[in-house]
Amino acid sequence: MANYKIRRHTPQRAVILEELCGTKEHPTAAELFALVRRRLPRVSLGTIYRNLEVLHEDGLVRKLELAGAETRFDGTVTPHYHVRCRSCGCVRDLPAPLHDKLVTTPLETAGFSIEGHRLEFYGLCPVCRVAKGETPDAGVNSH
Amino acid sequence: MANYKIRRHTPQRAVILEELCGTKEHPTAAELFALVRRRLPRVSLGTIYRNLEVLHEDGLVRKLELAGAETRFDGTVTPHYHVRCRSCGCVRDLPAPLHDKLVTTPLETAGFSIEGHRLEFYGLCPVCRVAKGETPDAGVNSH
DNA sequence: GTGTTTGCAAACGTTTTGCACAGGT
DNA sequence: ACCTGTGCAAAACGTTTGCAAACAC
Repeated sequence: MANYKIRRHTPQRAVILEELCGTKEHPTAAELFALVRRRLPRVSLGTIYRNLEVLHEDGLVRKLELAGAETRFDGTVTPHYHVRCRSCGCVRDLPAPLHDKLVTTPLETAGFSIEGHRLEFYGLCPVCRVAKGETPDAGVNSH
Repeated sequence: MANYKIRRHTPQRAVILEELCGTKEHPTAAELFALVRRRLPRVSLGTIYRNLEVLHEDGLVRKLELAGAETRFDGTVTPHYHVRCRSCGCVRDLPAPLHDKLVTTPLETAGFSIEGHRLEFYGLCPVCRVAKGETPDAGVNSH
């Protein structure tokens, strides 16, 4: 609402979005920097950050501010949750259906108006499970 | 399991824990530093960080790594969720009951073993609601 | 031509670390 | 006496910003 901003078309911005949409890895700004640099060797890290911010403002990119880690970025903006591996730090999409508002809105709000929530899961990714000798079974609450 | 560590009793550690348990404000390390300094003027910020880490390891302190903000600390270790104000950044406890495992464990886990989740709410705190002219009504999803 | 965007480098805020010394046990 | 914990300062880390030049429109 009431926020039209002129955006110029720059190769930097285009390549950043292309690279982000071309991976499922939820890269950090630094990882994206490395990817983009292969195609635009003179790009700077500041440009990556500035464009990610712009793309996020325009709703083309999702920002994943996960607990206790660098911000990661997601080219898929449709709502879904994430799992993070506590061992290697990788982040994956969860294909499971979202929990609806009834479930994720607290009954008591301490006087706040609740606008939304962030839900994030953590555990061990398939690779780290094997590395730690866990049986790759059903995968839910195996401890 | 197999992790006994000798902890010495120091006034710094004691005061840090006392101050943290004596407030409901979920202070940052810097805020705690200011509080502790009033009683121990020569304490250093590094000591605050080191002790918060130790206290967290020992299960006496909870670390709140909220999305896109500095880490805050909570002297209450019993499980509960938090709300953060998107305007002033303050953090409050939610007295509402926790959602149980059924609700917060995804059906599909992408091969991960899920060990837990983090759920955090955001919105406007009572003070900021008034400042923005919101009617202080029931308080749920008022937009 | 105008105003956005870039590359570069410096600054920033939070957290961690190296080190010699103090102090708990 | 041992070795953890402290204060101090510097470094590390991810991110933001100031600036002049480059470029899109």
